[in-house]
Amino acid sequence: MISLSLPSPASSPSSLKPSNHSRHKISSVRPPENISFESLKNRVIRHADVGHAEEAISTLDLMSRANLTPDLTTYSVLLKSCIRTRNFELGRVVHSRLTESRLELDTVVLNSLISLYSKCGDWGKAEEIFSSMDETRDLVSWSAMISCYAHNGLNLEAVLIFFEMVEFGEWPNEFCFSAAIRACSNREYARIGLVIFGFLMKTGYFESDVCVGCALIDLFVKGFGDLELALKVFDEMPVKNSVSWTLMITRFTQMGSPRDAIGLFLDMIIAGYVPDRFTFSSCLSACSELGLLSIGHQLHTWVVKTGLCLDVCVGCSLVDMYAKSTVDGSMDDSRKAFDRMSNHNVMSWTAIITGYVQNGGRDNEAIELYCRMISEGRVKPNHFTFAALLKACGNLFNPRLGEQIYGHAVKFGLSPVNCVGNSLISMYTKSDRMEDARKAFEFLFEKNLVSYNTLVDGYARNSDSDEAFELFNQIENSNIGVDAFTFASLLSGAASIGAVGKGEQIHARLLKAGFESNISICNALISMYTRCGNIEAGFQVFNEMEGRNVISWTSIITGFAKHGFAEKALELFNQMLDSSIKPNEVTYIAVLSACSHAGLIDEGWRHFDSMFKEHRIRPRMEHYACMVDILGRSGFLNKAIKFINSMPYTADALVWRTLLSACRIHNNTEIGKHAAEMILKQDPNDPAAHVLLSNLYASTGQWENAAKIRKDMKERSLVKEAGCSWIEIANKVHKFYVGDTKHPEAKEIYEELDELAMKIKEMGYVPDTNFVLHEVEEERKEQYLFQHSEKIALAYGLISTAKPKPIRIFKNLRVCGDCHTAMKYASVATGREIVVRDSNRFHHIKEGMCSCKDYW
DNA sequence: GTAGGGTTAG
Repeated sequence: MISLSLPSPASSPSSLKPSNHSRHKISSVRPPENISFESLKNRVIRHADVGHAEEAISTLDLMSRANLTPDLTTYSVLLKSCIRTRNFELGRVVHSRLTESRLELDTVVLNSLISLYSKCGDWGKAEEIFSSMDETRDLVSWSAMISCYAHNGLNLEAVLIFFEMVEFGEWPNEFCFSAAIRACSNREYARIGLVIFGFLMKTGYFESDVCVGCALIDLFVKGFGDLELALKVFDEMPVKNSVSWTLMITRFTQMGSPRDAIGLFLDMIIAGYVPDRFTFSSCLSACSELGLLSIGHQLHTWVVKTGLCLDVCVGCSLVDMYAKSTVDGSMDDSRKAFDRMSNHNVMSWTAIITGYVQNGGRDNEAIELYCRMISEGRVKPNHFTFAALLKACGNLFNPRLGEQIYGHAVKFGLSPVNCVGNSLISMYTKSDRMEDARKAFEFLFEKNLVSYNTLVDGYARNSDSDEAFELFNQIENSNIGVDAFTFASLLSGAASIGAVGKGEQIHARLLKAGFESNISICNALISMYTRCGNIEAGFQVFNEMEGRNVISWTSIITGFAKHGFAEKALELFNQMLDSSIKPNEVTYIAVLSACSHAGLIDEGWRHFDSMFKEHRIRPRMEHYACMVDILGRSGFLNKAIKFINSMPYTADALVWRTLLSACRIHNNTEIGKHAAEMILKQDPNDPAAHVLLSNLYASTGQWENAAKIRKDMKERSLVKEAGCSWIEIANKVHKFYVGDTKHPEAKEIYEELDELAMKIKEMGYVPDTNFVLHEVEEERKEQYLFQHSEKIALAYGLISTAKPKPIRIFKNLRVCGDCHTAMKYASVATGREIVVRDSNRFHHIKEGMCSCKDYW
């Protein structure tokens, strides 16, 4: 973890601050007598053209000192150059010099000024100049102003001034049309866009002007989401150029048709148009989207040949493509592409930072790069940068670092930007800091659907379904609207606490809202039903789906694996391969855990070997842990140790914890002790290791050692996650802790429990006091056993539900061995089916048998 | 003097 000393953005080099050109020293050197007005004027222009702002201004001042007063043309040319080179700071200086010069500004200069302020985002200033013009404004002034509004997101203003102009008696030209249509290229104003489209068709501009065609393409894509119509416009455009081709390619990629985008690119090349930096950039994004690194490589070679790889825009796409690729080592290729770029802007920095964050577990490197970016001080971060950084802090479970970074966002004035605030909320929810998340939510400048969804997801993730639903009701009653994300979050919330009733309610509501064919939602439904214990319903959703992706398959395979139907899980895995769906890392975790739950050692090895050989998926720590589990559960503890020592990386706590659990099942204190020591070496405060080790000693009767560990835990003030079980009755979740008497029906519950104890003892049940983890007398031990939370939940289930409904119990930790035995007897004694979901898997207990075959 | 194409939080 990084102990952060973030460079302070305030102490960064002055280039981050707006520099004040009026402070620049005026050269005290007098110009030689013989230098002419023309040569100085040309020098100003030359400096401006190559972006030497300070020199241009110095020369301008030199002219004044030599009594060669610059004329309006000098200013005008300089201004245009500033706009062309996007040197807005210099443009502002030129404007102030113009004002000081008391020259009378003509329409051309004023139009340039409107354009200058439009482009640097100062639309108020542009508006001011436009208003001051009155009779002198011409068609260019109007179109500059329309486009200024459109460019700055003031769509309504753009539309209004367009019609105002028409009313004023001006006939719009192609510039006005394309700007006005651009202002309508969104869901809100799309219909007005159609009106303008109708007007446009009375002119000849659609046929003659490429820009107008491009604006129309975007009207249909962004305004109506209709790629087909956009393509029709494109096809009917009599004049095309590289920009219009590139626009179409880009929109296809963005609208989720990267394959068509690549096809269009080939058409473009065949038609003889020359691709430029934007074209390559877009095609590289399409490859990234498709996961087609082979074409990406070819494009990479091409841009290297043309020299375009040095361009920031192309470089960004290369960085992004390699970062998003799942091919081994491609993140390093991404970094190489970044390092090779000749200069960087916010986008390239953000692309590489985002790459490290999204490409699994390199969040620290993302933070380090940000530090470098800030200390170099040439480029200012933007809201995208902060969104990525806050996500990194969330992944690192380091909200304190996130707060420091958020402090930077505040200093850069980016804290009111929606996605920065939303990222902050998300970061807090990942570290279970729901109160801080709520505060950040309330503090938001503007709450949008993402803000709500993030918080809903946070509550759901933290098993607070009441808050999640409360918020959901708020969303439903507002005009924010719900989307697939909202439903998916709620479903995963219901899944995590096993609230199938709530899950069914959401299912009904999403059907009503028309989300039933959304693939992500269906995947969430599969996962909700299977995690809530209803594997049949999950399988039904899976079977009824139209298009299934790798997540759908993985969800159902995981479902069957967790329910102990290993054969079915593996059968589905084979079906998945047959339907040419490529498995991913998660799929293999499901497959290997299926083998583990069913004790299929050979099959496990076979899949473990084939994941890299056949699918180029390098086993992660989790996969090694699955193999350790397979070996350990089957009692091959020495083989498991050997396997751990042969791993290509140092085993982490997860692997050792897996081995430790196996040692507990097979009562092997020697290896267990070693495993626990290895865990504590890496994480001395790991409460789970302490507990497991103490349990191990307790279960083999080494009470002294067990007590020592407990004492050590107390001294370190480690808190073990309290064991608890819950059950959903009539859409309400009832939660029980050990010996819990807080429930309003506690009396009835304990009476039922006593009766059940008697019944099953008569049937031959013998309490297994090895599972009592305190050193007390035998008789007390039995009492303790009957206060376990899962037994209390079972008793409550028995008195509040009737046959033939199965009783579904959920437990946050693994189910206790004695409870497991007791439940098998209870299933016979009561004739009820009992389903228990523990932290690891499902147990379907029926007629005295459990689906786990007592192997878990 | 006015117009078009690339990163996006859950």
